[in-house]
Amino acid sequence: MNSIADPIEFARALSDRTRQEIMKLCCCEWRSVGELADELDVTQPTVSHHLAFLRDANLVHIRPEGRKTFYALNQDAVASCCGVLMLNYAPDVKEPT
Amino acid sequence: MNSIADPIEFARALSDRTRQEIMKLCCCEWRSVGELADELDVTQPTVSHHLAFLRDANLVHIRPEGRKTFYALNQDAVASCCGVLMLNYAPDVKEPT
DNA sequence: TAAATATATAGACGAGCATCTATGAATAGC
DNA sequence: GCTATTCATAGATGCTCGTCTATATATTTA
Repeated sequence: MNSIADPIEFARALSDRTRQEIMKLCCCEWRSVGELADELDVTQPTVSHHLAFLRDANLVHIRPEGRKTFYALNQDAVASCCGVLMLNYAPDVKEPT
Repeated sequence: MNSIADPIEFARALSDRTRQEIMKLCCCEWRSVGELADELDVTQPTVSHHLAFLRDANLVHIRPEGRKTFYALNQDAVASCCGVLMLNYAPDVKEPT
């Protein structure tokens, strides 16, 4: 169901501070675009731009509701991508980290 | 001993294809700069540039030996950073992934 | 239908970055 | 000591990207 985890696209999604802050804000609850913009000292179009990036990378869930659109982090995708990174770049490390 | 894992610097290090290829090549064995440049269709200065980036991010081990300098991936740092990402962005995911 | 609200999109601008060529610095071998 | 080899650094260039303002699109409400 999920697209195949691409380690480079995943890393690019995480390589910006604003995007990581967005991810943190919508990690465990649904957030509207306006809420995110309010808490993130950037404009609403900037937030929309980053959300589009995260959406293309399959890193957020989307739920339109009336005029608002709610986003929530796709934790499973994050876990999957981290798993790929571990397999690629930490194959000899024994759990736990 | 290790510097604190910064998720943004870690992601930026992984956000370039050439750097990920370098990481893969020196993941499990020591590689000289020249070896990496030969296998990576980029010039030697470009490889040195990326290795400097990875070194600043504490993602590679270094071993000068005569005229050559060997690099090996710091798998522990990768695992540590992935652990931070999992804690931040996949706190509700149950193992195994 | 008109107005207000919420989000997405388009275009512009400046900073950062990946790459190259040229060159400097360090080491090994003759 | 001189030459060849290996790597790092400096500077230039073109492209990508993060952010903004302005505007379009969609939805709710009066």
